[in-house]
Amino acid sequence: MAARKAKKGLSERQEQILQFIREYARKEGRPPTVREIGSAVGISSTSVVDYNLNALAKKGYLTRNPHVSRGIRISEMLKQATDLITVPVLGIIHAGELTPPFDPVTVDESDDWLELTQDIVPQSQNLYALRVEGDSMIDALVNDGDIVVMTSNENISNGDMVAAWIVDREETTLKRFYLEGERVRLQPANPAMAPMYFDAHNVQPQGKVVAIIRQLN
Amino acid sequence: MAARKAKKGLSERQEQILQFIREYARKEGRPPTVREIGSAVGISSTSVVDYNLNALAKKGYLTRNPHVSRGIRISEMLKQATDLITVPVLGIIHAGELTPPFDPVTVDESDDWLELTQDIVPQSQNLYALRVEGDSMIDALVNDGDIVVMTSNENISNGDMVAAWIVDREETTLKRFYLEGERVRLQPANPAMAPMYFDAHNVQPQGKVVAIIRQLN
DNA sequence: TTATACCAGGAACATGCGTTCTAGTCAAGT
DNA sequence: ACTTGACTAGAACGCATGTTCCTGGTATAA
Repeated sequence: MAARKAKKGLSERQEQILQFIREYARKEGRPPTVREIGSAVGISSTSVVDYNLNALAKKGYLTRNPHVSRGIRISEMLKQATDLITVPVLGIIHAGELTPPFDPVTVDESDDWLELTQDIVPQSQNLYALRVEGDSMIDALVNDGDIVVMTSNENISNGDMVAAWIVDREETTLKRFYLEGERVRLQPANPAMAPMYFDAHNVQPQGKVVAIIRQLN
Repeated sequence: MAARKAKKGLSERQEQILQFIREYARKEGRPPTVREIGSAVGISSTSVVDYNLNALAKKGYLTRNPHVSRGIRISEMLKQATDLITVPVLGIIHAGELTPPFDPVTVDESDDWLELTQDIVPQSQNLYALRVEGDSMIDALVNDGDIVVMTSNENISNGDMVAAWIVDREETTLKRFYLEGERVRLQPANPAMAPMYFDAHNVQPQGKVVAIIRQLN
């Protein structure tokens, strides 16, 4: 067993304890008890575990919640707890169809959910996702099978990437949106492609795109 | 207070309990106790909470771990527990340069990390990410600023999207990879574009692309 | 009515579990 | 040699916590 490189002032035992808490919490969905830690790392006495937990707490590796069972919390996980964002996948986005509406009331019933982190989407409210079907959005650098994450009620400003319904063409398109007086300029993401111009009330923005995710395989 | 619409066979109370457990677990990093649940939803008796918890367990909304403090686990969270994946961002990917090497030893020192979920990347080992710089990968439907998540040591098979170094051109490209006898076919993601053929030892796959993430704004 | 689920409350029990107390070992510093 | 600090051990204390028992209410069906 290769000795684990000791991190900043952690004894072998403390290293083990920390590692065990991490694994246990991940696997069981709850922190371990003092005694569970003890038997896992081979300490018969709860006071020794207690001692080491306090040491770890003082060094900032975890937080203890006094007089609370399983009141241990690993510092790294503090962030993670607020990090996860669950987004409903409301349907597909397709050139020939309107995007499904975002309705906060019915969203709960969605049976398709996606978990994202704040590293991917900045906010967490009023998000929903759509799966791209077909090759029709390649000029937006969006492929068949991609997932677009959208936000609904945000007011759209110039330069935002939006999903827009072009009324007279009866099609949905993903473009950057610029309102220029009476007309709207829709700019493809691909810089090699020319912008398109429409009458302002011919363009109905359906939502603002905040992220696009493509999974290979 | 609008009465919450009861889901499949859940009483008002059970709905409340479920909701409370969810919130508590997310905020505190551990499941609540029976008594904490009781006082949160206004039940003075632990047996009533116990009764409802068992009812919820029977309906599959949660799992109980007998004789274990805070031994409640919401079914939806079973997945979440193993869900978070932290990926190092090792540098940029640029047509004119080799991609940074993936070295498991030095990766720990990376100061740029990305947290993803298993909904985005299937596995969790040997992953790293690169930021795309420049417009040179538009034929792979990859834009300036995108993030590509790659896996290193996986053996590459035909049809995989890879980052490949073309030796005589001295450039990196993202394409689907097909080894066809002595030559390699590199197929752009954009179906409108023609494949390219190279001598097999003129193509050095640097890694397999598992996901592409684009953040707008 | 009776029977049967389902739901609720109060109290008590046994164990779980964090904490504390006492005591010991070992290495480094003076 | 003496002290000091870091670490370990065993045992005991007392509240926390899951569980169980007993009781009673309400609705539905026979």
